[in-house]
This record gives sequence, C-alpha cells and structure tokens, in this order.
Amino acid sequence: MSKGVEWALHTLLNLDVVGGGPVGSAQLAEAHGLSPSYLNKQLQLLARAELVVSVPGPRGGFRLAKPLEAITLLDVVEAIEGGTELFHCTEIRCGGKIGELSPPPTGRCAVNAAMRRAEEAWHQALAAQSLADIRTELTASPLVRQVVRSALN
Amino acid sequence: MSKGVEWALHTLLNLDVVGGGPVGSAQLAEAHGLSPSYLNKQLQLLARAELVVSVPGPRGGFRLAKPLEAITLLDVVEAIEGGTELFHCTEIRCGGKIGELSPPPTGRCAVNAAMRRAEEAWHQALAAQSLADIRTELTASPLVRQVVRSALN
DNA sequence: GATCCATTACTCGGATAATACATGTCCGAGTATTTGCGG
DNA sequence: CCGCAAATACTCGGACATGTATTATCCGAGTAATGGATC
Repeated sequence: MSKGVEWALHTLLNLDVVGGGPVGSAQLAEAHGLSPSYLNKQLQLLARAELVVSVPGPRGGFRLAKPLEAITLLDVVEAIEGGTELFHCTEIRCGGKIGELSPPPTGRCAVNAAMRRAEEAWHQALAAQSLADIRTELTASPLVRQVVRSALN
Repeated sequence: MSKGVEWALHTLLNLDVVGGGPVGSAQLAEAHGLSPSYLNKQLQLLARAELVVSVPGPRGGFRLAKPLEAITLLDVVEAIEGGTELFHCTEIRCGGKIGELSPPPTGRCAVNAAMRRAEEAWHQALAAQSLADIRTELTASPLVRQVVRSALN
C-alpha cells in the first residue's frame, strides 16, 4: 500500500488544526520532513477527490473542503490509491487446459468472491472511521495543537 | 497485492481435486496457462509455510500437506506475501518541525491505530474462510472435478 | 530368476535478468500581491 | 492623496527521471526410476 496514504492522513489532520486559511504544500511537507513535490502530488489527488480545495497564487495553498466528520479513511485511501482493489482476479480459470476443456463459466469465480468478501470487511472498517475520530485520540492534549500551529507559522 | 495469491489459491484447489499423488509444477501451470517457473516459486513459498510438501525426483511434484479444511485464506496470503502489513507506519510524526518541537511520542500513532483496526477486520475475514468453503461453491458440479483431473493427466 | 549397481532422466531449488509501479524531482501556467505612475 | 496598470514573486499543476518490488526466466543439485550386469 502506498506511502502517500500516511502522508495524506497526517496532512489532512494538520490542515484541520490550522483552521481555514490555505497552507502551501512546502510548509505542510516541512512539518513532517517530507518531499514537498511529492506531497504536492498527493494533495492534487485529494483535490480531485474534493477532499481539499487548492488556492493558487501567493498566500495560496490547500485547505479542507469538508469538516473532518465528513471524511472517512476510505475516502482518503480511494483518493490516493485510485482503484482500491486489493485482489484483482485475472480469470485464470478461463486459460490453459482447464479453460479450454471447461464450458464458459457461468457465475463469478469462487476465489474472487471469497477475496471480495474479505475486502468488503476492510472497506466497511475504513468507512466506519472518520478523521474526526482520529483527531479525538490524537489531539487530545492542547499541546499538540499548539505545536502544529507554530510549525506551520 | 501480488498476483501469486490468485495462482496459489487455484493451484491448491486443483491439488485437492487430484488427490494425494504429487503433481509437477509444470502440469499445474499448464492447467491455467501460467508461467511454470514462476508458479514453482510460489509453490516453494507454500512449501515453506507447510501448506504443501515437495517431492523431488521423477514422478515428483507437490501435494497438499493438510486437508483444505485446515487452510484459511489468511494462511495463503501470508505464505505468498510474507508480511501482510497493508499500511506501514513510518512514524513521520517524529520527523520535520513537528517532530522536533514535540516531546517524544508516548502512545502509538493514532493514524496507525485506525488503519490497523481496518486491517484487523480484513485479517479476520480472511481467517474465517477456509479453502474447503471455496471448494464447496466452486466444485459443486462433478463436471469441474472431471475436467481438472483430465487436465492434470 | 533375483539382486545389486551404475546410469539416466526428471523434479525441485535457488540464483539471475526484465519489467511495471511507486517514489522523487523539476519546470511551466496562472494568480494575488506589490509597486510605480498618472490623475 | 487616490485609482489604475504593469511588473513581480509565489503558488499550484503536470510532465519528466530514479529506485524498488514484482514478474519472469534459467541452470544446477538431488533423487527415484530404469536398465543391465552379475550371482
């Protein structure tokens, strides 16, 4: 799984602490010692998913498009990873000797169905948690908020 | 997620249909039109995980080490993928300005904890399904078994 | 005819390339700010 | 002093290298079967 998901999650939480004003990707990257250009790429993915809005020009940057209560872990993962399909069925049952000897398959591949069930459980667990829940256990102490604000000027 | 998981699952199911006799990796690969050498690599991973046993020499090959009832989807995924960690926390909270200004973190990273919860749901769903369950819905008709047996000589 | 042994052919096993994807970097398009000029 | 316009600096946005993990391939080590020679 891509490392950008971790970057995106922490960055979204930081954006919430700061407040409404847009913050540049360079500052957001410096806050965690990340590659500015690459974080910018992830932020653009978040912008396409309408999780953040980009403000061009001087004093521009990114700000949250929704409150954290409206952003789930699944939203972020799908925004960064694109297709969330962990297990991709290539229908190997239709190839080789078995595929030639068998009639065209009628239902879905049983292997695929089983893996999809597990993946569905993952999706539900991701969708059940919002970033607001993480904020609750992360920034319980006011000290953390203060540090984040001072780190982002 | 690696493509080898799909190959391994189908191959294990085919090994069950055949019965006890060892089957060579070349035949198993030809059954689904796969790369023989690469499938062999996956089978070695399954052998290290004690899901199959390898028999060297002529008339050798691989056979199941356990009945399908004792093999879960999680066993196969862990055997092929090694570390099953979907989300790997790199502790970026300890780097950059925020890391420098903050005191050493006490508990676990809240972001990591949330992702772990979702991953745990995935693991449980994988562990809850055995290959015997898949066999039930896959080889319901005797025709399928017959095709597999004839494809593997 | 049975037994033993050397040969043989076939399989696994791991070391070795080719490829695709994630990671990281760079420069151009666009805009709000700033600055200088004219009224 | 106020309004306007041109220049400017700063930001996003996407196109371009690099590193790494997956995918694919090849050849050697080891073993059971096989064939022949011997008792």
